[in-house]
Amino acid sequence: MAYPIVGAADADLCEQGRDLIRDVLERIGDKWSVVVICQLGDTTRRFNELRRMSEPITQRMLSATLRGLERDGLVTRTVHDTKPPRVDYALTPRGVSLLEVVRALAGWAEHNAAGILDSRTAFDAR
Amino acid sequence: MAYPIVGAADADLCEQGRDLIRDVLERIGDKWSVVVICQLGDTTRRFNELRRMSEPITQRMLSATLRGLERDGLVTRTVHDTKPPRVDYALTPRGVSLLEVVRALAGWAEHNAAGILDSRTAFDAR
DNA sequence: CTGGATCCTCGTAGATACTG
DNA sequence: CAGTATCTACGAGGATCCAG
Repeated sequence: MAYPIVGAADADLCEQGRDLIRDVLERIGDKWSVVVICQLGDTTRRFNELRRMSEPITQRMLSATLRGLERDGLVTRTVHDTKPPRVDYALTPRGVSLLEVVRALAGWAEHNAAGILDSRTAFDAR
Repeated sequence: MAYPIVGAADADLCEQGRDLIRDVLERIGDKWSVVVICQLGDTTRRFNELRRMSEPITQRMLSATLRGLERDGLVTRTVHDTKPPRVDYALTPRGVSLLEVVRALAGWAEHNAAGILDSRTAFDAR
């Protein structure tokens, strides 16, 4: 099932959902969550794999980001008792659904990036 | 026209669009932009009107938020030379399109809020 | 390899007071 | 009414070292 995009009737969904929206934005609004979610979009990844793909993220922030995502049930963390140790991360179904919303965001960004940049330069020219 | 939500083919849209997504998130990821955009969703508003509706925002932050949104071509600022002075803010078409994306986000939040809270308490119970 | 612990810096937002 | 100016506090995030 898809999520309502326009929802003409629920103009007050924003009004009611202020805290809700803030929660989501605080979840994905930090510096690295979206990046990590995107990297996990298609497949399972290991820690240092994510680290390289998400450069220039620091170890500390990748660790913290993954822990936060795991806490919210957006990614799974699987420890393999091998030597050397190996930990796999992957998106949960909920994480996948968030990824779709993020893709909608990316689509909007793509459509409007040029226009926004134009507006900025025009605005700054004063 | 709607924006692609799923986009099975463009799995790398996230990969390419990292900076793009970050731009959007920096735009709406701050504490007040989404709130203001929602309040402007249906109609034109004046400064102190927005101020009251967006409590507990401070004058400074409302001013800064509106300036940022205006800079990106998301809201218009109309000064009326009356006495006392009066300034009207309203969404541009681009701002309306962003509002729709924000509503999609709100929808996701609504659908998943309970599950996320459950995950958190379960995670914290360890 | 996969992290945890510590220290430190730098930006952002709040409080407050003032202006056209 | 519609802002600006200044000062301060707080917290996210980077650097670095250490551990299982």
